[in-house]
Amino acid sequence: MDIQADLKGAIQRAIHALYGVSPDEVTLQPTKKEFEGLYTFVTFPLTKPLRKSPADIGQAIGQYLIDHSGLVSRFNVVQGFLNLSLTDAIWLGVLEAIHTDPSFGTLPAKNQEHAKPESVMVEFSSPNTNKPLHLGHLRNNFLGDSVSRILKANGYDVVKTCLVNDRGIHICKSMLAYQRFGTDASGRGETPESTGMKGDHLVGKYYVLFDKAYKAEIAELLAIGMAPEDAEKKAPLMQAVQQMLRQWEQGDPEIVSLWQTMNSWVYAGFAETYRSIGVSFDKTYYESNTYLLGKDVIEEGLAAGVFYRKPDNSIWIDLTEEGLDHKLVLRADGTSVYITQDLGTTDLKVNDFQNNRLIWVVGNEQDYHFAVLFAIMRRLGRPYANGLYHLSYGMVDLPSGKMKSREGTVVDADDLVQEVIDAAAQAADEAVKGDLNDFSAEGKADLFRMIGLGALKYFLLKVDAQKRMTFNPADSVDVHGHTGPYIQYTHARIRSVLRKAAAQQLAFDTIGTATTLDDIEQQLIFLLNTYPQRVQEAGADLAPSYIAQYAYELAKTYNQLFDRLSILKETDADKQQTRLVLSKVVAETIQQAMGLLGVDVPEKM
RNA sequence: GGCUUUGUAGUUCAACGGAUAGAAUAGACGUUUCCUAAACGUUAGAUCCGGGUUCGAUUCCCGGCGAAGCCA
Repeated sequence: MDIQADLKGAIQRAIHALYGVSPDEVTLQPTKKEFEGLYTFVTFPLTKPLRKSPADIGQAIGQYLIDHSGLVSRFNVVQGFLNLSLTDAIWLGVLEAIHTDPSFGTLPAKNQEHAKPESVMVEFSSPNTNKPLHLGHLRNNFLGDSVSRILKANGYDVVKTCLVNDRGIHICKSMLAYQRFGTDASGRGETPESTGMKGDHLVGKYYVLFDKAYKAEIAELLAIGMAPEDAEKKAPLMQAVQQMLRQWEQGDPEIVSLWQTMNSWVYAGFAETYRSIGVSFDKTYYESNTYLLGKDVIEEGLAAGVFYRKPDNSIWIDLTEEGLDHKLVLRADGTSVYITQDLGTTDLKVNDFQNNRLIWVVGNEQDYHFAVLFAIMRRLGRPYANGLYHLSYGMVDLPSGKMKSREGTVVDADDLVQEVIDAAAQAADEAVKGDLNDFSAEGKADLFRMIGLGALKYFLLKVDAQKRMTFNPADSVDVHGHTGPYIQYTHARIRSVLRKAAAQQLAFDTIGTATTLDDIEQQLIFLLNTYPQRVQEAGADLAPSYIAQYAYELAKTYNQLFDRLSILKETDADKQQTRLVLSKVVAETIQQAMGLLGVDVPEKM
């Protein structure tokens, strides 16, 4: 049952009955807290056509709804705002409907009849195999993972993919540094086993070593008076690493073998990180397999007149009509640029999975790149061209400013995860009544992991993805206020009540029949009722932050109820039964909403 | 230089064109014979500047100023 739609219909009928006109659409908004009522209908827009004052219109509609709709119990009018309260019977009906609907919050599968696309690919993470994941990757991973879950709840088939950047000059840098500094004369070198380091961290160490040594070389060249630009190019290490890249491309067995070895270390490290943050992929693509793709697309575009050739033989596209620029798509020497690969890779992905919608979760520094990519796909007439979407997100700053890998101000993902878990354990220690005595050591570890990760994920997801955000480590491990642990705690509290109710043989399979509802209970049911809508909006806008905000609102409202009304000590059996059902539904909805963020909720904490 | 994004309490974030701009945190003050106080309540505090569009603008448009990114 859809209360909001029913109410809209009733308002429409009221306006028709009273004034003989039928507005195309009436919109309802939630009533502001300071006023009584749960739904507000704004009458300002009607004043002009009806030539009546907004307050009069509100008064008339309100009265009509009371007399005829059977939905409205009370109303009040403030200027052009008609605030409506619905009857307890309606809310009890809503609660009953939610309670008995096993698929509440999950929308039916998108099928062929739907105009909307039904199958989505979400590509995210995009790690480089020369260094471990960092804070920026975490925002990316959590966004991608959450958006996938939200789309699934919206009834889409979702394929999660990851394109690994496993080749190129930067990969060679760590390889070269390893050859130089990490191996002895016989070629025997450090390994994750010999050092006890995680593979990605070990490789990352050499990437940093390269940069150091390279900087030193440049400094020497500058000292003998070379121009900075020349120095960067002429430094022996740069020469060597470029030579190595050529060898890799020619398939030099020694280089390829080193590349495979080091990458395998990195993948083992990544696997561990992904497992620890609860992120997985259905399919992983490797750039080493795809970087040569796309040249056939260039040929196709040339033949179709989409691209043009310059005198120097380079190939371009004119996108000035789209408000973009002239863009190079193939170099004069016939080698690819970044966009060339992406053209080919996009075709490949569609060919593999037949998705009619593709989403890339990539930082907003690539906004231009994707605008160009999509424009080209449209020009080429790809049938899926209108289903391409760049989920662009802002950089994560530290309170001290921008993260810079060269200056060592990056926040390592593994370190951070460990830190938030430790902080969760610390917070549990400090909690006044947290009774964790019946937890095993292993159970505690699980719990702290759940809470720490919950804090981190929630912290990164509650902010609008589009926006640049500041990551304050101290805030991120906070368990008070607008945080993941606050919501987790609320869930654990409710579960505790339900356990005790069950232990006392209290029945809460059905709601009490002759119940009157407190305001706060009405509010809670109202909130619960909006959950499917929230999921839908979050799916349409690809915005996990909507879900995060919702979960907080729900938890906060429940905590208020919890503080104001008793449950286990309630003497009216009907009321108690209703409150227990309400509690159960709230717990389940919190669990679902947090699940969409990839956050687990504990039964106890 | 061109294009894009962004500017809200001390701080971190909210607000389909709607009411007295909401939260959280930090500050001040309270609430536990009672279901988990990791909770709840009270209090103080903000829309970068200037125009425009209209019943109404944090939101939309134009012009500045500040921050960031991309393209040469």
